Amino acid sequence: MRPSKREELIEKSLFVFDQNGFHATGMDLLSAEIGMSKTSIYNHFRTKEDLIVEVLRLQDEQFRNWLLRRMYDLGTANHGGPREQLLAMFDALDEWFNHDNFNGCLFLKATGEYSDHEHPIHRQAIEHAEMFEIQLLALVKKASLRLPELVTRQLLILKDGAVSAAQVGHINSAAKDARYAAQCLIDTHDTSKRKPVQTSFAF
Amino acid sequence: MRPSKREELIEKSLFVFDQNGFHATGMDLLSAEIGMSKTSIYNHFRTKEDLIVEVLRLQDEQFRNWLLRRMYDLGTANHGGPREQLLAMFDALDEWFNHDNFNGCLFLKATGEYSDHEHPIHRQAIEHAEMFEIQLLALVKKASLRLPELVTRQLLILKDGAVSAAQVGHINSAAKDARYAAQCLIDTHDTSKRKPVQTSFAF
DNA sequence: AGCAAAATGAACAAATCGGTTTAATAACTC
DNA sequence: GAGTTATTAAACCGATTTGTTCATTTTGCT
Repeated sequence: MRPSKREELIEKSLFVFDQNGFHATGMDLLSAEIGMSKTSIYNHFRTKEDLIVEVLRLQDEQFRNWLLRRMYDLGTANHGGPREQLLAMFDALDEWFNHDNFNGCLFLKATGEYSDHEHPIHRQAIEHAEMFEIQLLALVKKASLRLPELVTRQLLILKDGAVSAAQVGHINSAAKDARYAAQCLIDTHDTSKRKPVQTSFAF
Repeated sequence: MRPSKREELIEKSLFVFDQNGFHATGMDLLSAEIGMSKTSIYNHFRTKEDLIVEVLRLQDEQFRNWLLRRMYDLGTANHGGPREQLLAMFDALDEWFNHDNFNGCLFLKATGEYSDHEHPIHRQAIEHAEMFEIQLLALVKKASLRLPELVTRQLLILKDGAVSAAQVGHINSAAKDARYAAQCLIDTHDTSKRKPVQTSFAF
């Protein structure tokens, strides 16, 4: 059929939900905001929750595509390798944080508003986190770091923490602060360098 | 007057809002959940938002008190100093994460649901973050670390990131992962140790 | 016991919620 | 250009939203 209208609906809904929150955004407001009749919306989606799930699916795809692409572009600029790409994640985040429409992580907000772990919206958010972890782990392994799973989870913590800090704390050195921390972690686990800080752990 | 009833109302509301979210919790449900008539609730608070602000104020006080106290108790157990107290933050977080009622950070959820930066609820969440940063900075300074402001912000990022990871990612090594990362950061900024960061290739 | 304050349940109001219906219009296909 | 399909605005539905009113009961104080 014609995917453009439906895709446009999801895309615009993504923006409104991101700015206003899920429960706080009524379907009448949404309809007015995205310039599409409520009848049409409900012609494309059975329920509001179905729409939200699709919104999260789109955001999952868009966000991972954007971030990984940006990591690659920024990281390989000066003949950088996997290590530079990992660090470039925080440069990309910095761009995001300083964007006008930055309003925190949509997935985190989704789990906050739909706290039931079995709720489709909640599960969609978890799925996003899992898929990004897989992709990040692949890059960490390319960087030849010790304990790649641990480092991956730590980098994810730094990323999520930076997002939270940027959302709640007006001041924004969050991305840079996280970058320094990541540098420290990566150096510590670099196999081409000496210095394992302390006794290893089994993971 | 008699503070116990009002305090009890705030305390129970805190639990319900934490589990259900703010917009998703109607006043009728709240009334039923905390076992107090709606009339009485509105006798104590003019609006729902006023109640939420007070809930966040209580959570601010309770959370900071609990975390700092727990950091002190756990950190000074084996004759530990400020450094051990800082690391103990993540042990305390681990306890929190594994608690039955853990449902993420209430302040983050508040900023997510009330995204207007000037909204009293949003401001209350920001205020909490600022106050905890001040207290953590004091402890970091006692630990005699280089660049104490930076390290403080980085520890906060690790904390918030661990909370996010524990909320969205079911699996919970978040607190431990963040602890190792913090250890790495603290060691790197320890004035009593040599700096192992850059090209220290000494075998 | 007696009095005043506090708490209650239930009904009520006005607005909004998610979602449906309908009749008319716009747009694409053959 | 005819016919199908998609889209529209607006009215409508019952349930729920925040918040109020009021008459009754419970409570705390002396």
